[in-house]
Amino acid sequence: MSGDNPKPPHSPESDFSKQWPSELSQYLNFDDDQWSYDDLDSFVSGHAFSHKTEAIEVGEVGGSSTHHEGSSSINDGDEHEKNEVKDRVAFKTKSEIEIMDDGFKWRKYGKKMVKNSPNPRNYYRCSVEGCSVKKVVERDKDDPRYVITTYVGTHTHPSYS
DNA sequence: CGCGTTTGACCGGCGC
DNA sequence: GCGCCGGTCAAACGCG
Repeated sequence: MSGDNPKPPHSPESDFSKQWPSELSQYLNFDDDQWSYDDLDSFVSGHAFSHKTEAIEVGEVGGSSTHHEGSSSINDGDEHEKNEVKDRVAFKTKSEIEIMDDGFKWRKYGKKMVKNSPNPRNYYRCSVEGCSVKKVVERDKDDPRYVITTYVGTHTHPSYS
């Protein structure tokens, strides 16, 4: 099949990404019919449930001013650029389950309950050595039937069947 | 037997 | 200075 193209949601390019501010509410709602279900098909392959993924959000690149804007007082001549290069991509998926196989193996490394949400937040990490990609999954507090999956980082290991 | 999963505790940062 | 929040790691257990 076409060459196993797991095609993770984290595209190498963040075209629209650099345009978005660094807020955690930039979930774009695409239409259910305009999304490429081809890729999703691989996801669903093996899972019998109706889930629609239509939301993309990207954070900043190597920026630490994402916490709260406001005082980004840049002291003259004192610019510390941290090149962590962490791509942040958030997907809002309509599904009852939050764990879907996107073609990679994930190992849960923590569960936390955020105060702003009655639902717990799940932290996942790539099981592949050398791959420091992280994934955060949380249920929407406004729409429990929706799940927000945030991918942080980029995979460095070859495609895994 | 291996590892994936689970819960708790711990730490750091920042706010007040 | 202390409190709060979020995030990560560690140990243990269960399951495959």
